[in-house]
Amino acid sequence: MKDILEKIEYEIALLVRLTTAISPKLGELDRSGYILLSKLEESEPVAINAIADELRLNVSTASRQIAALEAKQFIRRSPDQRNGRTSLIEITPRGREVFRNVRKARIGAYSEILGSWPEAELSRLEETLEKLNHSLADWEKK
Amino acid sequence: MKDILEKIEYEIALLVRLTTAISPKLGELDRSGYILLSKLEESEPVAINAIADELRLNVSTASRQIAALEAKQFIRRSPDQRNGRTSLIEITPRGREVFRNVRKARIGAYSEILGSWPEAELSRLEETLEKLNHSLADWEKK
DNA sequence: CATACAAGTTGTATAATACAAATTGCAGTA
DNA sequence: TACTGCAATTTGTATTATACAACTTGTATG
Repeated sequence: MKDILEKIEYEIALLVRLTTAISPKLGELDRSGYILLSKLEESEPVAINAIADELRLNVSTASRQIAALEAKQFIRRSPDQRNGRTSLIEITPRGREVFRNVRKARIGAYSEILGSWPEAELSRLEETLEKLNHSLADWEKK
Repeated sequence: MKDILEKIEYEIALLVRLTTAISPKLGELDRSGYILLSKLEESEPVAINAIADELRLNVSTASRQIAALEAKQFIRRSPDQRNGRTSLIEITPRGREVFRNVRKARIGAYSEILGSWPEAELSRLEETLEKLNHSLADWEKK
């Protein structure tokens, strides 16, 4: 059991390294912007606060990343009526377009990487990763 | 099928983010040094070259990381008889000790994170991650 | 309304990384 | 054997991702 965890721990560290090695090829978006947009793409306008929380980012980091995306006009802010300190962040059509293009490219890469996997294995991978992320997210909230 | 890949792609991006958020807690070793030592811990003395290759690091990056580990005396170099340009990198006893302590802490974290998983699921996770890493490593060699 | 708390921004620092140029050694060929 | 090109590494420089601490401004409550 200890051995399994040891192996998992190692494989995760390695996975992070290997995926980092391939992800620079993101084109107009950098890695941090990409994950942010992928959250924003599916959500209602939200406060920076909430974004930082979901991605376990320090608020200052989230603030800068959002500012960078705003400068490129991939997101925009609108004032939050209920709270003068907050603005609500929302992806722009341009942001959505760029995001989708990058995603398409990334999916293309993964379809090569995983090309030889039978579909059942892919499903397993998907489920397992999702579950792992949930466990990670829960833990960090502690 | 496209949908599965899309999901996988997203989950991997998220996984990278979430694990990055927890990994600063590495103590005496930083993230990059940790993965390097984990390779060296199990290998014969190797050239920087080979390390960079295995981890898909730019050689210059590997060179710096090795230099940092050397400064802390976690690795040492010995000349390669067959090649004057190369030295062979090897983990030191001190390096091994520090590595194992950090690893123990990390395994501890993962045992909390994955505490609720039945053992069968853990095995699945391990296998799946290993396979994914192999596919990634193969692809990048292209 | 005064004080404490919340949300966000900005100053500063660090880690991880890549690319390009420079150095030094090796190996094959004219 | 001297020359030329390739291999292995290091160092200069730049960029991205990130955190922590200090500051500003708004909100809410005793």
